[in-house]
Amino acid sequence: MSSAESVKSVVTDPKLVEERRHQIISAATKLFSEQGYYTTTILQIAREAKVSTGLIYQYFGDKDDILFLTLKNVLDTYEQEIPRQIEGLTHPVERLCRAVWAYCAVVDAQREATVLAYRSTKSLRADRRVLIKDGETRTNRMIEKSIRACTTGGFMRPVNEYLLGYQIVNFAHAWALKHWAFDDRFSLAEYVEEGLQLLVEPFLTAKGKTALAKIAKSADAPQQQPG
Amino acid sequence: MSSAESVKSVVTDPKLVEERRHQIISAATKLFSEQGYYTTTILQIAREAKVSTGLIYQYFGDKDDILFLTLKNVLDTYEQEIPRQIEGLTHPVERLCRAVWAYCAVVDAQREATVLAYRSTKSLRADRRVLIKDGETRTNRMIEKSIRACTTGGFMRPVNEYLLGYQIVNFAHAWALKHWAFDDRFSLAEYVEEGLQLLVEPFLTAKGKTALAKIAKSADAPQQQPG
Amino acid sequence: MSSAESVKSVVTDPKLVEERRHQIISAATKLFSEQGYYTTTILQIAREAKVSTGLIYQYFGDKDDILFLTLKNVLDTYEQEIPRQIEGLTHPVERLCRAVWAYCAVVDAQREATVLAYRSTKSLRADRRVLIKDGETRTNRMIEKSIRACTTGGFMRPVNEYLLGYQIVNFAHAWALKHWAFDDRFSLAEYVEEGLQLLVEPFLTAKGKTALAKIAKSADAPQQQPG
Amino acid sequence: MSSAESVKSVVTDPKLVEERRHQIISAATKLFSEQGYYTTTILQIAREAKVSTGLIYQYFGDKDDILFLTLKNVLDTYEQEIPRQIEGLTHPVERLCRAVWAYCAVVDAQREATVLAYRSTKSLRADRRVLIKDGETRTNRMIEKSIRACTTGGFMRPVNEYLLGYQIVNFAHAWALKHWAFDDRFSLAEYVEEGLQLLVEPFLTAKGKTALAKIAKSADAPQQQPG
DNA sequence: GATGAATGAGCTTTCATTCAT
DNA sequence: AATGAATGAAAGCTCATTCAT
Repeated sequence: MSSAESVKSVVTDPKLVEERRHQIISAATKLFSEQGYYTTTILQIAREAKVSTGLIYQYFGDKDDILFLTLKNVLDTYEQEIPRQIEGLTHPVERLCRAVWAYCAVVDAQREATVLAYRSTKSLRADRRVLIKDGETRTNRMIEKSIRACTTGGFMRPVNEYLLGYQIVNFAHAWALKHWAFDDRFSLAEYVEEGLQLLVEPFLTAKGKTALAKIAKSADAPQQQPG
Repeated sequence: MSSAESVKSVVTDPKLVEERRHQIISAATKLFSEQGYYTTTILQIAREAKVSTGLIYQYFGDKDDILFLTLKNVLDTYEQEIPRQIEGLTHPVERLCRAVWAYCAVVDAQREATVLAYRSTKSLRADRRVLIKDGETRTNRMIEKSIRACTTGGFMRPVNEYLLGYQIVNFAHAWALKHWAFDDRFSLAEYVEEGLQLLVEPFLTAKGKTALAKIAKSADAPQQQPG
Repeated sequence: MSSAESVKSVVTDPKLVEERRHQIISAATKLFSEQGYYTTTILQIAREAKVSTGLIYQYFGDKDDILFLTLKNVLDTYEQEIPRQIEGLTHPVERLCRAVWAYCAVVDAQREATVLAYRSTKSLRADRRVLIKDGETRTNRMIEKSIRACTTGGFMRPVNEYLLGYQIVNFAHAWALKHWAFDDRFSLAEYVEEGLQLLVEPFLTAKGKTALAKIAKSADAPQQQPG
Repeated sequence: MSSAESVKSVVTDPKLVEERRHQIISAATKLFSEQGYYTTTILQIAREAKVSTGLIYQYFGDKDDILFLTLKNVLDTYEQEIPRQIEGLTHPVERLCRAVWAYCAVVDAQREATVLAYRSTKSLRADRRVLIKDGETRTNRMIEKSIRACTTGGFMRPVNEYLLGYQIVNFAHAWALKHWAFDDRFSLAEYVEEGLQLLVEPFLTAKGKTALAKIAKSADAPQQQPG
């Protein structure tokens, strides 16, 4: 989103740059996810995106740039989708639960890409790595804030919000990272449900539990994100 | 250990094979951890291990073999060290807490290698990947069993042992994976302590809590593993 | 000039062809001189000339064409400027000295381009190379003729006019080629003066020396060419 | 010779390095001379040297390294061969004439390579270019010193030794650079003879001329260098 | 058993040239 | 006439692997 400009393009028309980059990044995301960064060649990306190799270098400076924007794209989805899902909700407990739901759903929607982010962030140039980590940190802060709203509101007993936030994030990521183990044990809905039992419910106060019960009755699953 | 034989060596003397492989894997672990699998060359490994490139091919079939035994080595350490640390302990709660401790300590001792395992398991040939995942599964079972011992013993209320086990494992791994974020917030001891607060304590029954209190008073940190 | 037609243009209007080619060749001369032929890209030339890459191919068939007209342009300057400078002068010794002056001055005015001609003539297609060498030969004949006029007039003792001509030309070229060595030893005027001492004066007869002395008294430096 | 060590080699055995580099540089000299630096590919050099492309990179860091050692080799021949030819001679005039002879003979023996040096020195990295120019400067000093010995000994009238030295060097180089023009007019011997008439004889004193006459009677041409 | 020189397939990247607009 | 996005052949270089010593 913001730092896509750090990648130089020979082509100037922003509309075209947007379109072509999207096309190339889609191909790259698929191939990087399947085969990894180093085993994917530029030629493969070009073929998958149905363009020439030369064209790729009109929109990206080098292979590192492609990885960067690919990962950026994944993380940006987190950063946009989760707020979008809790937007409009007012009750802190509902917001937290929905955030967990949203996070897991986004991970589910781009499971392979999430694994890619874990595997390949270190392959980035150091300065880029920092930008990716910043994105991750911001998403974490979001979850952390949702937790704090619960404790502040008296719906949750005092906890280490920072660390609980991380545990929730890890829980969501695990849906992608350990999918080989989870796939035949849980549906996504079951997974989230069980997760809330482990990571939210135990910390709720009586007041919090009442709230939770009420929420559970009304709306269940959140909207799936389109992409 | 067990499946080291799946890697063919032209040298027959088992003693020598053991020794040379150890030498080479140490070098590989260091370099793979620092730079990643694909960016590390056989020549670099040879230099680091102070042997010739040719020698490496006397003890490993190809580069994939080196990665495999490197990762195997990391996971074997988990599988050996954690049981070693809870060996002799009898109380289920103590065994669980100590297992968490042990896991985090082992991760701490080979932080870079743990990150490596996350990054590079997918770079392995499919058949090898399965073996690595088996190792992980066994370690998970161990934690799971420790939890079940607590619930069975009435020290813990019923929980999804499988998933809580995974959360604990993820928590330990996170010490390596998110060390860039945790390093200036927690010491290892604080991290483990907070982790127990989030992942064990909330599920303890009154009886379990009493047990925990007693344990805390006596021994604190477990033995560090040597290497 | 004459053989510019050997370069095909898709644009027909001769006025426009002349103008555009001039624009492009100016840019090419600068870049080729600075960086060499092969390291200069069409895109760089286009940017420097403030046109598109496509436009270049409307006025030149290929990159070789650009180099050809660039070099042709440099040599044409020699062929035009030197006659212009001795035009109107009648005394053979004066004409010769002024020709030396003129040659060195032209080289000085396009020092980088002269070096380019030395470096890059061989990069031309064989048929073009011949045309360039023809231009050089004609310029040499000019100097040679000036010398012969001196010997015929009894101002110079018999010499190998052909070879002395070449020495004079080389002397002029050296001002460009060895500028890194000469720059902090001679001004252009000093260089020419010393050159005349080595390459003209020794061959003058008594009559020739008298003439030279007279010339030296009157006009000193010749007119600088404009460009 | 001296600065060959500035080129890094993966292979350590100095004997082998010497041999292989010789083999590769011979091939490169031929191809660079014929086709120029940029149009010669590593694959062509490898084929010509009957080695693999990979091997070349065991003995040279990059293509620039090959050019550097190729040019260095040419200039080193100048620096070694000329002193070798005047070694043992005592009379200043004889030494100078023989030096001119030697220079022209060396140029003749590696005519194409001399042209290459003119064309391609600028293609070198800046730091390397300096080293090449240093070599040229040293050779020039040698000629200059030979001239000075003549003036000091009263065999030559005072001249600008520096510039005359350069003229002599240019004269020798011209045998390569303008060979297309000279080839059907002069043999090497005639060329040198005429050169001495233009660049040495005119500056000799009466005493110098006597000396020259005596020399001319005895030995004529110098020994050809073997290579 | 150990060495390290040699190989060559395969990668990323560049850039002259074309052509639809 | 002019543009500049698109092409793809070709280049330099790397590195896993082999094998003669």
